[in-house]
Amino acid sequence: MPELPEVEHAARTLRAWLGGRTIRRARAADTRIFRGGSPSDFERLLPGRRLERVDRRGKYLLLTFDGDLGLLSHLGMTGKWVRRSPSPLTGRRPVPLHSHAHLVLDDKSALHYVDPRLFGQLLLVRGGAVAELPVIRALGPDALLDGVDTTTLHAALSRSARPVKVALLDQSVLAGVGNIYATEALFHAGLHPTRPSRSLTLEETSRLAEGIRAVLDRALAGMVEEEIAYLSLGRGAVNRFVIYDRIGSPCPRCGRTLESLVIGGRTSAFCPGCQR
DNA sequence: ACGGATGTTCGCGC
DNA sequence: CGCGCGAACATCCG
Repeated sequence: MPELPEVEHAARTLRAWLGGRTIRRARAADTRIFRGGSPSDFERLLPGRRLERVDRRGKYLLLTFDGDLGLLSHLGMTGKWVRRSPSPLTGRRPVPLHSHAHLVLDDKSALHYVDPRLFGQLLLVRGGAVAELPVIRALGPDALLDGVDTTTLHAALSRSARPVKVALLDQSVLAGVGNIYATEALFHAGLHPTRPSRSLTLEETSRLAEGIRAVLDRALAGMVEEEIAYLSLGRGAVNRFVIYDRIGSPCPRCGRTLESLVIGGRTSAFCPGCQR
């Protein structure tokens, strides 16, 4: 479920793994992940390159290498980047299940793009900034980099009568929010997910903006904490969600049973007492 | 045992 | 043009 916080975390991890490294080898299977490009370009153009920067825009990862080469990476629903280092005993690097492409670096590590459902995307961009691609230009303000501005959000929401939940998932309105954090933010703001987006007052939009900031910040902090807990204690993930994934349980605020609705084809949890 | 739900984006049809 | 729906695919759950 990679939404903004998970993709931001992936960007930071890739920076640490790739920073200052040179790519020795690149391999890719012919899958639909390369839609709009080809796996042979991936294998041919990446070796010898050094990473210049990793950026994130909404849910997209933008990698820039020397020599004017870029790589756009979208994780879809189930994509992730994982690192494999050679075993000190055998010198072999285990290949993770569902790895569809990988880069071997000059420190002998391999970075695998793993994606069981193949909903993600990898696209090489030659001779131009990845950030100038139409899919990136079409994104609205990034919820973390640009912040969530009440006036801007109110203007974007006022352009349509769609349910506010659907509008929040529209990446041209605000980039980075997905089903989980939209659900959480609406609960935080006390707004019913079916409310026509243009019916929100400035005051309600302000609460929503605050809700989005709060749930994204909390998720990001939670991931850092979890990583520390995992590394030092070997502890796994915990459920960080207040509403999402708790349908049928009592609302943590008012105690009423949390309900769900399908809005825009997506399951949406909400509290019938707290969200109006 | 199998139908239904799952995160995201895109394209089609109304 | 805006909106809604289904497709892309694998896995998990009841």
